[in-house]
Amino acid sequence: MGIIRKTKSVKKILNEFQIESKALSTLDLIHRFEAEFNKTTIYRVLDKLEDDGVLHSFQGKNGVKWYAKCEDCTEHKHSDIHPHFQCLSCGQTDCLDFSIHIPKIPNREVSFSQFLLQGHCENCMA
Amino acid sequence: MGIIRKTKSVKKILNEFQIESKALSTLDLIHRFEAEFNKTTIYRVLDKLEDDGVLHSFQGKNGVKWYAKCEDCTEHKHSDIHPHFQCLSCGQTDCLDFSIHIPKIPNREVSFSQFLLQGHCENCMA
DNA sequence: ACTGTTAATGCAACTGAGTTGCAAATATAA
DNA sequence: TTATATTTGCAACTCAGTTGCATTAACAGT
Repeated sequence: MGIIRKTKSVKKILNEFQIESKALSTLDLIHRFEAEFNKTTIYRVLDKLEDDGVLHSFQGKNGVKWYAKCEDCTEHKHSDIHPHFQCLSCGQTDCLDFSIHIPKIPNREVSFSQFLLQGHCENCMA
Repeated sequence: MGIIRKTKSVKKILNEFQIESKALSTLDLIHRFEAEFNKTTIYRVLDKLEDDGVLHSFQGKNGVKWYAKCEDCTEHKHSDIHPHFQCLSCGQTDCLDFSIHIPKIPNREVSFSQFLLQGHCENCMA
């Protein structure tokens, strides 16, 4: 499918990713727009933006779904991935711009990968 | 906390991990024992076995929680991890016994990491 | 083996994320 | 401006996971 119409919700949601260069969780977005948009709309818009390749998603801590606008997503295929980092103190989550090479695994065919690093960001380091 | 008593449920659940060397999801275990144990019990036993270091957990596809008995878990600390593999056809999920080195990231302190590979296992490869 | 203590269990009710169907609203092409 | 097809809001629903509490069962001490 994909985004067909530039509706208010699409524009506003995309704007959130524009002004912050980090990842945003579904729940965070639902909360930010709870006065303005129904949660169903948020789920649907995020789904479509991902289908369109505008956003990509990944699982954070506790299986929570995060979205980020990532410029170089199409490059990262097969055995190269870009990892994500989630701060365990403040929760800030973002893409890391290096890639990790996955060694060939005998008798397995790897098509996707997810790499989540958890720890403390610059602000939250002791 | 941790396991204090060797109850029927603890023994039976551990046995499942003994006879299969792969990972099992919470839902799979709840289903396997639905006639025998309450789901609350399954959740609690798995929690405790993880606290005890007998099992370790990780997030699979769609944020589903998986558990596996992993012999060498304590070795894998800081910047070395062992990845997990999930087959997108049959769903079989297990630990991979190699480790991936995580490059130092400036201004971030990494304490945990999760690495999930998805693709096709030996049986499901075209 | 028996008993008392305390952890473990089952149950029912609850929470909260995510989904679905449908009627109303709105973006866009003509 | 209008027609039409997409998008939205709403309400109801599903389902994984949690909680409180009364009952059951493991096990240490005798």
